[in-house]
Amino acid sequence: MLTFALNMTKVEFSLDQIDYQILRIMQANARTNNADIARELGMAPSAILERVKKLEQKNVILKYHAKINPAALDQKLLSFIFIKSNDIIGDQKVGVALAEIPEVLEVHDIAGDDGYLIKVRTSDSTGLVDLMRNSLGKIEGIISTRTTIVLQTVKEEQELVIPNEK
Amino acid sequence: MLTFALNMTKVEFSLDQIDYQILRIMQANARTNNADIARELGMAPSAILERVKKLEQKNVILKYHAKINPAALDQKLLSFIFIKSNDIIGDQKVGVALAEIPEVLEVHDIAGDDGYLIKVRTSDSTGLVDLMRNSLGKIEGIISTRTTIVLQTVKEEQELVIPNEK
DNA sequence: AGCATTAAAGAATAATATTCAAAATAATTC
DNA sequence: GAATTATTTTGAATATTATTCTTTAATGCT
Repeated sequence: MLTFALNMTKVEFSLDQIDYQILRIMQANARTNNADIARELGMAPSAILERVKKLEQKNVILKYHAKINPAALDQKLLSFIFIKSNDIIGDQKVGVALAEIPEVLEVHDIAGDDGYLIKVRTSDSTGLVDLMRNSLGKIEGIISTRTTIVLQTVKEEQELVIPNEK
Repeated sequence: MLTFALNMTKVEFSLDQIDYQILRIMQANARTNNADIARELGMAPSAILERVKKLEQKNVILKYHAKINPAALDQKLLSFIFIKSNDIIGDQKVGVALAEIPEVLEVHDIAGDDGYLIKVRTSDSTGLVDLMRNSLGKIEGIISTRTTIVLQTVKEEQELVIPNEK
């Protein structure tokens, strides 16, 4: 039994091999239906349903997401920006403000630099400049920024490595 | 009508407001069923099904993914690593090799530095060191690395900004 | 071993997915 | 701008799946 803290909420769980298999299937295709999972695992659909519900309740499965082609929505420019802030340790004013910007997909508090690394998607470089001027520019406590433009993405997934049958 | 290139494959599409609404719903919860979407949009389920299929075929929807709590799989350490390589322009040997490592979730070819920015999840710092030694260490063409450890993640999503009703 | 708890199976019902022909819309052509 | 063609949507019928609930099996605990 493992115990850990997530966003102020205590969460408990213990996962077995069947759970791992379910997670593996769902991670690969979140629209796989219960009946198919049940068939694949040789179990009753009702049993799978139970387990999936539990995985959701236990915050093991956090959400189901449709990955959309950024180009289809004209968001072709991906950038990473290092942001140096004057946030005090423990505080996260700048981080929270950054997280509120829709184009900012990720905000990570990083070690060493009193700063954040953020991931941003905009239509193009103009959109990026606008964002930096209009959104970042309005946040109090940002000392400096360093922008890294992505030329091409070779891989972009969130599939976690799921432990193998031991 | 927009045309763009994706992974060597030409893709064409034109999205209307209904498509945007479907994408909005699916992005928020990829398990929303056709019937519900149909009800929400006041259309027949069969019509929604048609559109979703088309969005998949047109590579607008790339995949359906279950987001799993990294802590539940004991992958609590997130890091970003800058990798300087001797890849020639256009070539991507190092990038492709990096992409083959399961713990490497993202590989971005970045401007300016002849290098890549990768995103890595491991259980802990030991796992990270192992990965650098065993996986990165075996890749030909890596000149140097600079690792950034994430202390805390404030936001981590992939929800794209979907254009509003005009 | 016996009691308690949890998970799985199985059957029955409700709901959804999917298919397809017909009607409606939109787009194109002359 | 009327006619034609192509594309979408609807609506109904059928196949599949989701969901609930009871029974049975498995597991854990003292």
